[in-house]
Amino acid sequence: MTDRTRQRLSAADRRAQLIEVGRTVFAERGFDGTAVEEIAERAGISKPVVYEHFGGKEGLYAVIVDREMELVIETISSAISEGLPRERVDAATLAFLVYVRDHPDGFAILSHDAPSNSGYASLLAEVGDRVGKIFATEFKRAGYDPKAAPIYAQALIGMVSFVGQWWTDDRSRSIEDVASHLSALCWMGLRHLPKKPTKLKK
Amino acid sequence: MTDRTRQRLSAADRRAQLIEVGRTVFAERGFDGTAVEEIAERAGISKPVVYEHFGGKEGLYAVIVDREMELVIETISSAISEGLPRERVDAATLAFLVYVRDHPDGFAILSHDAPSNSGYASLLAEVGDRVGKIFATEFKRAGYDPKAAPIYAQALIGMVSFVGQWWTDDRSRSIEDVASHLSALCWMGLRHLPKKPTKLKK
DNA sequence: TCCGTAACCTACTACTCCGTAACTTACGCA
DNA sequence: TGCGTAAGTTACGGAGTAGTAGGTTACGGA
Repeated sequence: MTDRTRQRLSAADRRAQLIEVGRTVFAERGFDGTAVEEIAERAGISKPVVYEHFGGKEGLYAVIVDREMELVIETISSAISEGLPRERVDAATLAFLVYVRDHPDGFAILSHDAPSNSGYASLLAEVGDRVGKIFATEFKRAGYDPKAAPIYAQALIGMVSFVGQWWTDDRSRSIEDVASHLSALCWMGLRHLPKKPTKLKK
Repeated sequence: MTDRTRQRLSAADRRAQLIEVGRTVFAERGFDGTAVEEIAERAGISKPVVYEHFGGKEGLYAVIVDREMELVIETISSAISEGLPRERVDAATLAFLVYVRDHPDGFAILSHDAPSNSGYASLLAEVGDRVGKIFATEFKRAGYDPKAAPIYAQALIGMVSFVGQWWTDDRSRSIEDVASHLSALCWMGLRHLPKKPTKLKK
């Protein structure tokens, strides 16, 4: 993997490569199941190099998680930042599923269990937390109880991420199809579920 | 734990005790993080006894998971088995949250990652699978595309379980309160969200 | 062309933990 | 009361792996 006659890389390049390789391996095996040795091997180097750059297994993991978290939050935030409410729901749902499709490794890491000392049971719970804060502002403006915002944020993140995981293992349906069903459920609820959800534009 | 002067137990009693102790430890530490030794220690016996009864770590885990899975499926199934559609949604939501409250260890096990060889990324995905089959039948009867049923089943399970996990760490709101918000979201959608969801009758 | 340093390696320590072999103890039945 | 067997124990093999000590190589500037 990126092994052209055991080329020496600059510190910055090696660091970037290790982050990428690490993301792949952590996604495949989870934190506990990953051996630092394997990351090193796949990067075409030996173990101490990893320790040189990141201090240890958790150091590398932390960097990877942090980057991925920012990416997701940014993706969701920008999707719900403008438009009519219904459009925001559509956009956010589709954006999240697109993230799942285009960054399967990062999504796997966020979905899987975090190492026990990290404070959060699931990394996605923190995403829900951050989205909850955004919701609270909107709720206040719309006259709803902002205290209830976290419930809805967690609910929607849980819904979309769970379906995303399911879709990862069974891609028989198109991403737009899944997204339109999901946002129909979010917006109209089971009560007014359309027989055939309207296709989303884009 | 259940250690009254190192009492000898019958095979059946010891087995039952180990299942209970194992559930606690697996919930606390996850599958990988759990040492068979610790289960034995907490049960007041030595390691080989566990191997005697369950063949190994995975054997015990399998029994625990299987029992918990059946319990959840049964809980959900019976909650959605009768009543008006809206009532079914209410009942299922509340029932699931009550399960989360009353069986925190079992819920933790179902939520956490399964050992990689188990075929399912998350045990809850299998719950979603089973609920999806039930939904498909209902969908067909109501004139909806039964192919879409899995999406909705995964979505609802994901939503409720994710909120359940969140609620486990922050119990400042009553279970009925959370349930009523959730089922309002499921049923009416964000579009017709009531300012104050109606309290569910017990 | 020579050398300082950044990049990298080999080889190890120290530990955890699954699973098993071989042995011991106590309960209850004839 | 003595003994057969179920219940339980100690002690170890062996695999895997985080992290480190100390040495080696090659790139690039003077």
